[in-house]
Amino acid sequence: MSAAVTGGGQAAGNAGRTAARAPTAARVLDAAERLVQVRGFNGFSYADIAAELHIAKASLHYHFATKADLGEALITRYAARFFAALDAADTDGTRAPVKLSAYAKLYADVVSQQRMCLCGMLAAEYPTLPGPMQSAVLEFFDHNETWLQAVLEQGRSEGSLEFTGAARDTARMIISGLEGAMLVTRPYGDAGRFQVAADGLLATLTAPAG
Amino acid sequence: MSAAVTGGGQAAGNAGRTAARAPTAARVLDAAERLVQVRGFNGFSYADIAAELHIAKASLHYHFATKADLGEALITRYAARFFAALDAADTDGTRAPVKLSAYAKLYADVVSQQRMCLCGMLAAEYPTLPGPMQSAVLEFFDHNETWLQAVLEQGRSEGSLEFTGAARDTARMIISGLEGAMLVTRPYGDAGRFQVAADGLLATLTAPAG
DNA sequence: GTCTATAACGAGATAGAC
DNA sequence: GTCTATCTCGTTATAGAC
Repeated sequence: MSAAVTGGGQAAGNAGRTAARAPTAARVLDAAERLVQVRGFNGFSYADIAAELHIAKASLHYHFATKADLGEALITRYAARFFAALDAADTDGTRAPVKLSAYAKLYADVVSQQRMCLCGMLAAEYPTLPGPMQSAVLEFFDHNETWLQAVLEQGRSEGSLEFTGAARDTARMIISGLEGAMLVTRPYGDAGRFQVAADGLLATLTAPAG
Repeated sequence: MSAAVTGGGQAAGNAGRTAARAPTAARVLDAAERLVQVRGFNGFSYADIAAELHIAKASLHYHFATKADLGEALITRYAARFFAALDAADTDGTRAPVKLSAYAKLYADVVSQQRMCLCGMLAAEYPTLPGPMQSAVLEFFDHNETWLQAVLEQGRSEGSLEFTGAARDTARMIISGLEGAMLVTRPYGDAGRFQVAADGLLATLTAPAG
């Protein structure tokens, strides 16, 4: 499932195509996504994308009229890919701790590429973003929270997870913990740092009997 | 102690002075600090500071020749203030959970101003920063880790804290959890969200007997 | 769809007067 | 220390040919 989230021109429907042969709009999104995750929305320009794709800056505006439009499209595609991966992890009969591990793995895959979560990065830049991008970022986190809350309640019911207080609050702690671990560990360029933090976080929720 | 970290022209040695009467360099740092914490290092310009202070852009270059110089000075001052507050919390006889609460309060004060931690913000922008700023950011986190590690070991010794594994790893989890909670909750503009996450995080470390 | 050319603006930075 | 004026470059975006 990690490949689906990692993306980059190898989406499910386009398996086998190289990024160079993908439609231009998709290649623009791939390049822009990486740039935002590495440098931030305010840290890249159309010139960076044009150079990477060997096309003219003006051509980019044909596909995404404004940078705000491009930003919206980035979040939409990223969220769709992310939530598709969550759906895939929601197989009937899967126990909650396994789902949580799958969730953490989505983050770990991003870290392994030396990137930030797209929406974590945009959260840092939040006050500078166009309104539609702001709304889309909040939607992403809200959806994450809803999914995690359901998993936590399942885990509590089946006895596989133990935590104090509301599932919603614990869901928020998990999101914060994973996003924060990405944020703080990326400058060190050491994926192991993230993994220890993520494992430790989930360990505090796992019931003694597993 | 929170006032010492909040800063903004009311440093210990200048109590009573208004920001407007403070030396220009300090006022520049105050304005720039807020701008970085709200908008990011790549999200503000000398023009923003000049407008806020009602001085010419060129005057700023007299105090800080380049934006990179300004950035370095920002981290240096912020770290000094932050670590001074940690020292103040290190009174002999203070129990570890109290120290941890004081630590979390430093973060809560930043959140209450609708800002990000300066170095948390710079961590997001890390790949775009000048080398000296990158080093200073890492130093900030390393110092935090060292302080927390000592507190955690004290807590384990005196029986006031319980956690699994190395104190260093738990220290990293605390930093990640608090930074992540700031990152994710700030877009919601609800300080209560941060507080719940911070309290929940520290609760997982507190020994049943307190 | 992609290009060249250019507009219109803002960025960081410098020169030199006061 | 602060100012005005200016430089150079990068930014988003548009016009119009191909």
